[in-house]
Formats: sequence, C-alpha cells, structure tokens
Amino acid sequence: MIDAINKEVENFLSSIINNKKNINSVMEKCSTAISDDLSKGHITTNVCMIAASILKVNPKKLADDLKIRLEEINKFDKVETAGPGFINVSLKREDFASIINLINKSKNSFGSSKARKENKVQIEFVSANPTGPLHVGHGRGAAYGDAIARILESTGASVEKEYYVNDAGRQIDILTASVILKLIKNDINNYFPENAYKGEYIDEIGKKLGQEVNVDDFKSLSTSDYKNPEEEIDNIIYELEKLNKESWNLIKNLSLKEIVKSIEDDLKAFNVNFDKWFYESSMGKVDDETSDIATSINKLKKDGHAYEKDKAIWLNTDISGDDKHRVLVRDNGKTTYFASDVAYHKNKIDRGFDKLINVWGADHHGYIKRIEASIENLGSSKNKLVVKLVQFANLFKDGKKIKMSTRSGEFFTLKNLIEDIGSDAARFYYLSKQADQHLDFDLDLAKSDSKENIFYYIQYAHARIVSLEEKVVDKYSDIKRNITNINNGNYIECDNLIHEISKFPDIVNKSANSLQPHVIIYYLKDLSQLFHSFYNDNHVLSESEENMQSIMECLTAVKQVISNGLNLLGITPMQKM
RNA sequence: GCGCCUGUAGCUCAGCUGGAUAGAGCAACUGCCUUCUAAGCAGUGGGUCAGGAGUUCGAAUCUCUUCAGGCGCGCCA
Repeated sequence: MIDAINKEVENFLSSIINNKKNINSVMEKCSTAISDDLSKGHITTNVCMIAASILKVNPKKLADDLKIRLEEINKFDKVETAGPGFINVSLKREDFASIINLINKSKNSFGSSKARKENKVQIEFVSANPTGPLHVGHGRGAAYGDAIARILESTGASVEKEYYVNDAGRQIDILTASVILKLIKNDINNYFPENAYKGEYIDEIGKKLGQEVNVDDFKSLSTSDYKNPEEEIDNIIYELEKLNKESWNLIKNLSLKEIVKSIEDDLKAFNVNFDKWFYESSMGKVDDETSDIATSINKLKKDGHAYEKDKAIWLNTDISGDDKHRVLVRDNGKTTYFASDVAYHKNKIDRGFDKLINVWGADHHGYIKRIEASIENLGSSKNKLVVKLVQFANLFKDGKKIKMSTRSGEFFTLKNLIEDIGSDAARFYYLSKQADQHLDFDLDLAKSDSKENIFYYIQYAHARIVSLEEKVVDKYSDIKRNITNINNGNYIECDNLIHEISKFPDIVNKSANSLQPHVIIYYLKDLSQLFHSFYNDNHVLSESEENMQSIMECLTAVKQVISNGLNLLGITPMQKM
C-alpha cells in the first residue's frame, strides 16, 4: 500500500515539478511510512513539506492537492491533511488487517528482506588478546557484533563473522612465561614478576599441561634485580626461551590453544559462534618475503608510502589526516602490532568483501586513521571499512560498581556474568543502549521481577501469548483461524497491535542501516506494552468463538514478531515464565 | 594541547538523515486479581531538551561557540 501511495506521489510531483532531478531528490528525502499511532491514520507522508521547500510554496496547499489525487484512485478508506502539511492515509480494513495473514504465513522470515543482497560483509569483533578469559567489556562487543551480523543477514547481506587472534606478539610470550613460572614456582622460591599474568587460569593451564611438558630445564632460571617491570619480564622471556627453545614453543602453543578454546567455549555459551578464527601468526614473519606481512610492507615501500628513518620503517599516514607517521618495523627489526594489522586488512580486502566492519573497544579510536591510511595506500578505498566503537560497560551490583582489575587477574568475567544472569538477559542489557555510549549495567535489575526489567517485560508478553494459545486449544480443540471479525470491523480491540506489528520490517531496516540493535529492543518494549494493555482490557477466553478466531490470529502474529525481534538479538523467546 | 563521545523529568534512558502537543520505566500519589501468568493494567503530578548565537515555514535534532563530564593520543597490543 505504501508503494501505491509512493507511485501516486511521484505522479503528483511530476505534474508540479518539471525537473526530474528535483523529483528524485524529493522522493529520496521524504518519508512515507507507517504512522506513529492510529490517531494519524495508518500511513503518513511528509512529501508535501519537502516538496514545498524546493518549490517555495505553501505545503498545506500542496497537501490539499495531493489529498484529492489520493482520494481519486479510490484505494483508501480516508485521506486527510494534518498539521503543517502531513497527509495521513487510512487504509480499508481488509488492507490494514492483511498484515496478520502475511506475518502468520511468513513466520520466521517476516521482517527480513533482500534489501542489500549484493553486500558481502565481514564483521570482525571481540578479537581479545588470547592471554586470559573474556571479561565483561568483551561481552559487550560480542553481543553487539553478533547482533549486527544477524540483523544485516536478515536484510539480505552475506555475513562472515571473524575473530582475529593476536598470537604473534609479546603478550603471548608473557603468557608462556607466566605459565612456566607457575609450574616451577617451588624451585625458584615462588619468584613471580610483577608484569606476568597472575590469574587463577594460569595455574589451571599449568595443571592441564602438567604431564605433557617437561619444565626441568627452566628450573635453573636465574632471577636477578631489574630496573623496571617491563625490562624484567622481557629478560625472563629471553632467559626461558634460551634454556629450552623446544619446550618453550611447546608450552607456548599449548597455552594458546587452551586459552583460545576457553574463549571459544565462553562465546558459545553466549550464543556467539564465529565463522573464522584468523591467526595473526598465519601472516608469517617479515623476514619471509612471501609472507602476507612482508608483501604488504614491501608494496607500501615500493609505492613510496613507507620509508626508512632512524633504522625503523615508517608508514606515511598523511592521506587520512593522522597526526603523525607510524612505525611498521622497529629499529630492532621486529614488526609492530600495527604492521600485522595493515597486512590483516589487506588480507581481508583481498578476500573480496564489499564491506568490512570492525568492532573495536572505544579506546582504539585513535587507531582508525592509521588503518584507513594503510588501506588507501594499498590501493583500496577506506570507505570499505566501517569501524564501530564499543564503550566499556560498568557493572553494578547491590548499587555498587564492580571494580575491574586485569593486572591482579581478579575480574568479573563474561562467564561469571552468564552464570549470574544468563546469556539472554546479558545480551539484552548489553544491547539496550547504543554501543558507542557508556553503559551502566545493573545486575540486580537484570534479575528483578518488576516492569523496570524490560527483558522480562518483553519475554512475559511472549510467554503470555503462548499460554493463551494453549488455553484456547483446550477450550475449542478444533478452533478455526481467520480474521473475519477484524476485517468486517466487528472486532476492533486489536487495532493498535495490528498497527504496531506492521512497523516491524521498517524497524529492522532502520536497525540494519544504522547498525543499532537497540532500535529493536525499544520497539519490542513498545509492542509488549500494547499487548499487556490489550491483555488486561480484553478477556480473550470469554469472547465469542468468532472473535476468538480473529484475536488468536492477531496474537499469534504478535508473538511471531516478538520472537523474530528477539532472534535478531540472539535471544531465545521464553515459552513459559 | 589535539581527536572522539556525552549532557533530555528527582533517577535510568528513548527520540537526533529537521516535522504534528518532547516520550517510557523507576521513584511519589490513586485505583484494578471469585475470570486467560499482578514479572501485569489504568490514572495524577513532574521538563528553560546544559547555556548562548545562527540556518529554517519549522530545531531536542543541523552549524558555530561557551560550560560540564568521560575516553584516547607509544618503535605497547
């Protein structure tokens, strides 16, 4: 029906505007959509106000003219002008109610579209260093990345979810050293450097490796005084590696494997599954000329974007407006983390994605420009890359902020969170606010049984409908489903619900275009509110059988929309509460 | 100093590609369970949309500016 209006609007515009370009511009800017609520008809358009600003005429006058045209095509129940120049269209009842049948026929696919079928999208998210368990900060990135993957997929994109494993840098050496030191602690007087990882998980990895590795050679480690913690840990790594290179590498690989496995398990428990785990180490080392990392650096050098200065190799990042040039290869010959990332993004682009979405912690925002520069310098367009920043989440329990301290190894992990409130509630609250804004996450609220807990409020609506469906079948085992009494206007109590569910496809598109899952959450809250209100005002089981047939068709559609919305967020709808 | 984000009801937040009287929950007060799940519903009160200027027929929304808060600015990852 919106299409029918749009078609007539276009005819109308071409009769008053003689410039094709201006017509297109008006069509693009104006909005013809489901109205906010029924007091404004079913469908509303602001096209007259947009056109008026170009034509410099009175928008109300345009609206009066368009109204007459819309009435002439005889497809609608009522056409009205309103306010400064809106046109509100009321549909015929059977057109209005037809959405119920559409939803119940489309089922899971209602709300999805093919709007962006050409888009091959890659989303890289979480990508936490594999040096410890995921904490609640990572959880937010995980919930967000996974949700936008689902939402984009439902709007026709082909999405690949990828985790970038930083397994090549110094952090992994520190991890390895930490594990070894824990294993030999009795032989070295419980010596433990300040900068090593201290968490319990280090002991656990040690225990798991116990039989498989031989740590005797490491026991002769000499511990002397160091000037600072940084130097200390670097020297310990150097010494340990020298004592037994083979064991070192074995422990390194096994520790990494353990950690990645535990990260993967935590994410699975969080209903997040990656399509690909990309290892930084798979891009090789700079001294191997055929490696990804060497070829990208060499290409940058050859094209004059990278140069040598003070024995280091620098990338010229002027093209993106970065404040200074960045080091790719240090004066000691080792590549930087940035060099890996340059090669990684080249790798991603070479894999042929139309769009790359990086979900990063907000503390990385200063990093965006240099990556954009590298993409441009490697001959691609930085417009392919979209970086979404995710702010940290503060957790509150008993009204107090939960302290995060990574160094000591004592922190509230994602696993703790899932055990505490469940994966679904955790995902829901992570997604309840725009990702790039600070989130105060109240654990007590997430478990509370009041309306303030929107998660349960929405689930409750779903569960209530499930329960009603069962009760109705108990009463009339052979009840037929149809919407006759809604179509003929004998039953109008569902109208608000019908109007609300018809908005869902627009909501999904809006969420996809803006990459904002919280749009869906607020919509589901509104829909649930209308449902609970309906439920209190109308005792379904006391209705006539004919009314009930219609009501249940409508409520099944409502249930379907809630379910589809929750699924886009990676949340399982509750059948019972 | 530079960059990014934020400032909307007492509190927590929606609304921000400009549009119809600025919304919701909580908290306060008042009603609704002999009937489908009260984790519910209905109602009342509560706002200089941080301040100022500009663009516009129209600004919480766009621009500039001031103030306040958060984060980031390594040859770390």
